[in-house]
Amino acid sequence: MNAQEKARYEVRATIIKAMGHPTRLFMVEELSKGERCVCELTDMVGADISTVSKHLSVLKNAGIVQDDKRGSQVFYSLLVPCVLNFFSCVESVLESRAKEQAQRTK
Amino acid sequence: MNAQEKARYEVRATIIKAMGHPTRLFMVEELSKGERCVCELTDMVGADISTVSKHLSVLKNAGIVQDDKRGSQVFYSLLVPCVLNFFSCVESVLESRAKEQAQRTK
DNA sequence: TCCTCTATTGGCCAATATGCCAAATGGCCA
DNA sequence: TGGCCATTTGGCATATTGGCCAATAGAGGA
Repeated sequence: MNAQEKARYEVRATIIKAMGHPTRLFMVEELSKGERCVCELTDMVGADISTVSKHLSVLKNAGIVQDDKRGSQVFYSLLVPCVLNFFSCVESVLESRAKEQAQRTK
Repeated sequence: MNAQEKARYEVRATIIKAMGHPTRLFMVEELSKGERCVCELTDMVGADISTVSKHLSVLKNAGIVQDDKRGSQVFYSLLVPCVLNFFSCVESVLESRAKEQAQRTK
């Protein structure tokens, strides 16, 4: 891997890494149902609002969500819905693991 | 999010996180072409073999790849090919970003 | 058996990531 | 303007990751 290739993989890894956190995963799933303001997500997540805000900025910097300031509230929405495909693939991985487990128990 | 839900998202995040590193992303792409031994991947990546081995164990623990010891070598192969879909989605995100950039430059 | 080759594991340090609190920012209304 | 509300940003402590070297383990040949 030369420097150029490495940079290529780094950019891509950053986007995937943005999805690789439980809270952010939850928020993306929630945003798939429609836009939500920071306060709504904060209530659902149950963490400090500053923590939620930072998670959202990670997703925003990755280019996965966008924000829309309306009045004193900020609404976030999903920009690239294909990230939802991650969920089904993750389920496949879990199924595959379960089968492996079953095999070993036999 | 209660404790059970949180655990659910944590398991899933771990799988995605395993994909969220440039070296591991590269290796998964390489493994999509067929099995590779640790030494081959080490040559391609250009890092210490212990580093590569640890990255592979992250992917293995996530359930994304499997290993097969044959003689003195260990061959890794992709267990759940749907992770390759991540790549196309990442490209979508990058395209979406590029459009956004173009908009702003207008 | 001894040596070599491949790979994994342990140890250590530097760099990142997380999460909270506190402070700052921006909007809105009295 | 003053104050409140929603959000972001800064700062800090702690936890996790990533990478190298050294040590260890296992296979196979001399």
